[in-house]
Amino acid sequence: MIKKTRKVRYTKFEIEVMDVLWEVGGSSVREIQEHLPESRRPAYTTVQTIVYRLEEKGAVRRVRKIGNAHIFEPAVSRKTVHNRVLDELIDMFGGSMRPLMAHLVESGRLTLENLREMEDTLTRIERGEGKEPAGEKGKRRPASGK
Amino acid sequence: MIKKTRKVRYTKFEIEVMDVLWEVGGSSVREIQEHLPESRRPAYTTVQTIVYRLEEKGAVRRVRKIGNAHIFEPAVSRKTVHNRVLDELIDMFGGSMRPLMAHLVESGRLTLENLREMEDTLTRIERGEGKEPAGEKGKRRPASGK
DNA sequence: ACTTGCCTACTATACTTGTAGTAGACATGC
DNA sequence: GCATGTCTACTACAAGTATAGTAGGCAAGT
Repeated sequence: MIKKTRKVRYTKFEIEVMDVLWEVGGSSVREIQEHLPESRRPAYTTVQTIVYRLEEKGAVRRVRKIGNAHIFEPAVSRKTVHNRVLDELIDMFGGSMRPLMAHLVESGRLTLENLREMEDTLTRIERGEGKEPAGEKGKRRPASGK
Repeated sequence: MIKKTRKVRYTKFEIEVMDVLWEVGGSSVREIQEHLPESRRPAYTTVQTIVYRLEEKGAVRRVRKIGNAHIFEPAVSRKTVHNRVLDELIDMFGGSMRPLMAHLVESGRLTLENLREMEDTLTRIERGEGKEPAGEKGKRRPASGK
């Protein structure tokens, strides 16, 4: 089963809109607009246009209506979108992770702490403990696990 | 001295052209075109247009002429450009490195080896040894190191 | 001096993105 | 049932990007 992901690109603004949907869940255009930070809140119809375009790109879908307003829902996961934009970036860095990583380190964006922390996480995952059970932190899965 | 970096954006194609200039150094449009991989070699005038646009963006400059052909040279470093595109990406990931890093780890793009390697590099840099003297790999700086 | 061919500068077109206006449909309060 | 206001669907437009064509200049060979 090949995922027919015809190279859709996402812009910053589109992702901001998706962020609202990922956080809040199904929303009307009005709700989306109201969830955008005041500092960055375009006209209602501007948001509408972006939502429509996201729909064309297959990133959101209309799930139902409330009154005469459509309710939109994400049709792709945040992870999928992040993967897409990351792929674009990696391309710009020569096509592989290495130059990107090198740049991150050299530019001082990655500190030793960052690295150690990630290493921890990874080690834990590889040990089969899966990643932190998002949500209540500190919550350790009771060993009883089926 | 504030760097007047008025938010210039770079596209993949523009970076490909810059890559040629960073590698090869001053080149004419023709030379740039010929250095692009055959698989991705647009018409001469297409390359020319991109170079002109890069010039407007202040990323390249004409340094001299050979015959009636202009020779272009990078006016910004690869690092600067990489920083710019990375900033854009980080924005899309919510504005900080953390979500980006988390994604890299979770998506399996960053392996333990990658991390350890980077950690090594960083440790060395912090120890004041500067970064790997790029070039012959495997070449270990003789322990004599001052 | 002429021809030939490459190069420049400009123009063109189609698509994407950010931004928003408008006309008409439709629900809701009275 | 009518007025009011919201929402949709469509249209518009400027900037940016990918792509390339064209006219005329200039240099090099003959």
